[in-house]
Amino acid sequence: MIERRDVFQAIADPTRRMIIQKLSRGPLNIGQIVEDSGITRQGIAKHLKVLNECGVISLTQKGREQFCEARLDQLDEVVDWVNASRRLWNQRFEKLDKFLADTKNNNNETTR
Amino acid sequence: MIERRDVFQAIADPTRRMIIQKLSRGPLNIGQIVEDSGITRQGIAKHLKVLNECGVISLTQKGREQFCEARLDQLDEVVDWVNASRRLWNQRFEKLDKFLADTKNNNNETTR
DNA sequence: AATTTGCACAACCGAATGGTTGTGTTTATA
DNA sequence: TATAAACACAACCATTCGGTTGTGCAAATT
Repeated sequence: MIERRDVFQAIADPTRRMIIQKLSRGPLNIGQIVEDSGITRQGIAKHLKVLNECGVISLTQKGREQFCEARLDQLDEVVDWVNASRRLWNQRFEKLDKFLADTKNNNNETTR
Repeated sequence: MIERRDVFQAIADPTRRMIIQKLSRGPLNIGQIVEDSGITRQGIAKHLKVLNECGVISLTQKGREQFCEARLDQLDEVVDWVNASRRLWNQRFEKLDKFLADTKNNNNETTR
């Protein structure tokens, strides 16, 4: 239960995914994100805090307002994890194929 | 808040990611998953329920035991979403590049 | 100077989460 | 047959989550 708040958690919430989608089209200030979101400014601010804490967005003060910018390269962690899992997954089938091939032409220990 | 329990949520929890990792090496029964997990059988069963409900794993009865198998193609949804977001994100820079290029050699409206 | 706007901070709330314990039932195994 | 293992189902618990309301302050706007 220790040290929550990772990228996986960040994109788990649909509202946060919506925010990321909006920001992937370009930087916005909070007001623009709140627009049509159906959520309070404070609610959005909370989500931005989460996203900021795990590096998916960056917040920069600009006069009175605060600009939010996406840092989508942080999502690599997610893609990497999925790909790593799938690599293992596919190896299973390759092994199975190899096994089937080996049993087919019985005693064939060459690499093929 | 309606209809939770999607793939994003499924992989948000570290314990569930651990389960997926284990299963990506091959099907296991619950007992094997519980091993060294530090979590109760019932706890694991709950996680498996979640994973099953969003199609990341499949549960099949085999005699008294229950075998769990990963269905990692379901994770496409996650990768697709990330890629789609990043595509938009990159378009921003392409547009910026184009803008800079266009302003450089002033009135050049050809597609390049 | 008065008002509005944007934000930070905190309290609060209901619902969901992650996990446990407990009870009962079926299915193997000694 | 007695016992143990695997499961289902439910109750329970503390914590977290997503979101709102409220208060106060600093910065623009009028």
